[in-house]
Amino acid sequence: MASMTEIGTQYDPAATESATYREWEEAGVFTADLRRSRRSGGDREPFVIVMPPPNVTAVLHMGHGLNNTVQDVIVRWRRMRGDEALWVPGTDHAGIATQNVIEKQLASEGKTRFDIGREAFVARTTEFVGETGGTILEQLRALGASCDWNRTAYTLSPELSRAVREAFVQLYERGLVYRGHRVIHWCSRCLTSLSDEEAEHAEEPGNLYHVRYRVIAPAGTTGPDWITVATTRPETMLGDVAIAVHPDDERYRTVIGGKALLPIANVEIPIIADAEGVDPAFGTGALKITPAHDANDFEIGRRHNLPMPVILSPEGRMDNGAEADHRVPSSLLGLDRFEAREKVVEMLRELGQLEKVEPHSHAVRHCYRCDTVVEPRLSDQWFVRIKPLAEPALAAVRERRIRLLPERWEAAYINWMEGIRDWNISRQLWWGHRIPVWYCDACGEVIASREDMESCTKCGGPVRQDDDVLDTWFSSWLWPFSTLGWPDRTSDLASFYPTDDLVTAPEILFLWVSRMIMGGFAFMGEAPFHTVYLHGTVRDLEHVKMSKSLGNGIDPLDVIALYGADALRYTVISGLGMGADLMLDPNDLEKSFAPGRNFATKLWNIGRFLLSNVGTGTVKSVAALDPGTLARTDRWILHCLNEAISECDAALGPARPQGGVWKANELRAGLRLGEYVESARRFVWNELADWYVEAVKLRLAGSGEDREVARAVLVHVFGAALRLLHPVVPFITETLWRRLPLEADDATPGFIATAAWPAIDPAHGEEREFELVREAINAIRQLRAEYAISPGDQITAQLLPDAGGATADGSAILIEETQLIQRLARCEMVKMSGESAAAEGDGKGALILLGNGSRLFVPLSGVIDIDRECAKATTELAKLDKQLASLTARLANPGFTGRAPAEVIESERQKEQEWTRRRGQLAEKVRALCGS
RNA sequence: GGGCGAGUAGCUCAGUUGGUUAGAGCGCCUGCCUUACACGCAGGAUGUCGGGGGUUCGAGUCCCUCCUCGCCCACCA
Repeated sequence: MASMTEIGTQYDPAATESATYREWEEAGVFTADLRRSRRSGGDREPFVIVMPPPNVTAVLHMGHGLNNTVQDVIVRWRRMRGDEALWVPGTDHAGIATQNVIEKQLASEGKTRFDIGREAFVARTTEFVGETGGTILEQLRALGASCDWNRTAYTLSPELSRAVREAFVQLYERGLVYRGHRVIHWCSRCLTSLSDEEAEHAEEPGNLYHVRYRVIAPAGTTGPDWITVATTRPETMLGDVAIAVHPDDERYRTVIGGKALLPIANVEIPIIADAEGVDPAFGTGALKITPAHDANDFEIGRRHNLPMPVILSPEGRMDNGAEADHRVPSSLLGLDRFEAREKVVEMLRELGQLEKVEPHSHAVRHCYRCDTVVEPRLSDQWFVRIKPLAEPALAAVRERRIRLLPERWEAAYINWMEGIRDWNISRQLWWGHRIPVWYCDACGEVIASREDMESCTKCGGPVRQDDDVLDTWFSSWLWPFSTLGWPDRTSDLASFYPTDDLVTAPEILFLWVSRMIMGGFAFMGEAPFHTVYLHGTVRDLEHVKMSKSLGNGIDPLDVIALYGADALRYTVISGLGMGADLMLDPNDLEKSFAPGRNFATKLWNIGRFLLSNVGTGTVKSVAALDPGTLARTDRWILHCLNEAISECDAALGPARPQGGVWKANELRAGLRLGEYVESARRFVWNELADWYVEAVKLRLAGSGEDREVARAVLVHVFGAALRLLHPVVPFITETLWRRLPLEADDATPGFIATAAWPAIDPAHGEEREFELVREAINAIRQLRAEYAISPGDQITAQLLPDAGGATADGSAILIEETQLIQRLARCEMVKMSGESAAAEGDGKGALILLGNGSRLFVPLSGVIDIDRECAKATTELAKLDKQLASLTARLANPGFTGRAPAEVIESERQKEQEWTRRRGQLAEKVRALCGS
């Protein structure tokens, strides 16, 4: 126990945070004990979050800061609520991203990955990851993340690699994974295929080129000599194998069945009719068919059994690939596709076959890792047959076993799930889980295997493993259970699966979250979590997403060094609307993070006050105090605490659905972290510090029983406040907690991180009388400021006797609170007895109506502008009159009373009563001020 | 092209089922170094609640429409 003299005048986060974190870690505060989980016979509900694994090469940025702060707040809250809380940390090997990092290194050495070969490349990457990987996990500690580091996972670890193989082979055995030959998205920079979700759309200006093809009419028919097609990618025409028109299109009826001459390549191609793939209203109504380089054309090509020449190399250069023969002339061979586009257009123009070029804005897909324009390309890939997996995932959201917050994402999820297409999971990369399939060249056997294969199981011949690796998301979709030991039926898996909340950004809803839900059902038969919380994106003041490459980023470690982790966390959480983006100013850290630091300082100073005035001696427990000894301010702050707890609980919401299905009234409740923090902040600052601490000063300076009561209440209330705030500002609350004097019957200090969440004490009900005092003081402060009464001048305020007041004996308040009021407002309140009536005295002063109907009179002869007060009150009264009149009219209208539901009418009547009462008060005020 | 969200004080945002004088933080103005706190205290100013129309006694809130931004989805070449 530190003595009060040891607490510095200034809170220094840099000096305490890392030490505090070490203590937590060493004490095992974050380590979940599976034996305590109810699922394995323990007495606690498990509460589990798996961290969205950052890329193993990542360094902490504000996006991580936001994501992990949100998770930590939730986990710390549940830990204090008595759950067996587990937050599983880890990293993702991040196939393409990490491979790109190493390839860049190689490029700076003038090499490519092919120069050093696969084995050396993988070895080098492994080494790099081993040395620098996981930096981010270390950085998360600075943020205060209360992860169970004993369970740190890595998608490419031996354990998780086993899970990946198991998943692949299981799906293979169930007929849900297959080898497909079709057009996929190809990144010519990364040299790999991509899934639909990895090829991102971007609207871009481009051109629509109208190209004329000479028609070779069927024998004995007449018709147009030319047929014009429109294309945005003219270079692909070299891969054309047909021209398709709609069968009902009158313009082209006669040429169907004929042929056209493909310019440049000089190949004859058929003119075919296809109702499904051709929209007669677009362009010219004639569509060039390039099956190897367009997904739609591929389908048409397949329907019509057309050849599929490949005319682009993997690098995106013009090339005579499979089936291409000599279509690409030597003048174009090897040209980049965009150069080739220019060149082809030029050639067509020279041939006189470029009819026109018109600007055309269209969506172009880009590689999500390197932003290169992706090319549709015919190739052999592994696919997951996804529809059967999507069904339970769709049902789970529809049936409210899984909720998405904010709600609007549910529609997007359902929409995506309904239109889902097979998932391309093979990547032509080297960094990742190699596909566990072996081929026997001798007998053609294909074997998917959990174990490495040496020879063919059928013919005993040599086998070779598939060269490709799996999509990085094929390992991360297993994350909620692979991190818990699956496929082994471990105790961790039994105790902690399914998990609870999944916290991430909407960008990876389809790439990751949706697939995890499918994976959960596919391999565990159960949803992986019941809540998906999608927070916003961190942006700068121009609403541009923060990123290192744009130079508008904020380094969380800088913020932590300057303001402390608590300040960072407070800032991130306090402004956080559900699903809203977080705007921060990278050029003005002070503006963004000072409020968090200031709040920490406020807490610190309350602590300093408490320690120097309460002392470190044990205090009585509030529960053990005789209720009769509590002062009005004590009762008031204890009630405020109840309110604060209730508001925090309501904002944080239910932790889990009862019975596995979200009830309608709880479906959208909770996880409003911004509201939770605001409630706690208001309590500490505006109620505890601004009023209670002020009120308690003189009592603490005194002696005797009342001092003991004040000590007990202050310690109790501040301790509860620290606990309420701990999830957001864990470091400073822990630091203050351990210095707090103990309450008598709570002799087990321990960490605040594992202290019990405050509970409402119904013994402390509403305290209206102190509210009255606050109102009176506020009114006097306003007068003082408004009339520029100097602090030295005393104001005499008089509470008028008032039969209608809710306080039976108004004078009692004044006697008790006089000193407080003197401190706060520097005025004197004089008890008025019934016989005196100052308002009717010289009549010069302010009459203030208090909430309970009492009246406060402040004589201010010669100072107060009675006319102005009178005008204000009169206006107010007129407005209320008008409103009251319309309400009364409404209640008298049979058209309303006859139709409206009974409870509506009842509430309107109550409103009328309330307003009538208020009108009476106002009228009295007007009489007093205006003198009529 | 389809869908969704947002537009409230200079900035970032709250505003529950329509109803007293539309709120908070930061910023701004005024006065205070009141022995927990100037990273503070007290007080204050600032809003045609995106535009227009409608329902209603009454609309920031409900309906229609338009405008502006943002996001998601999409095989019109």
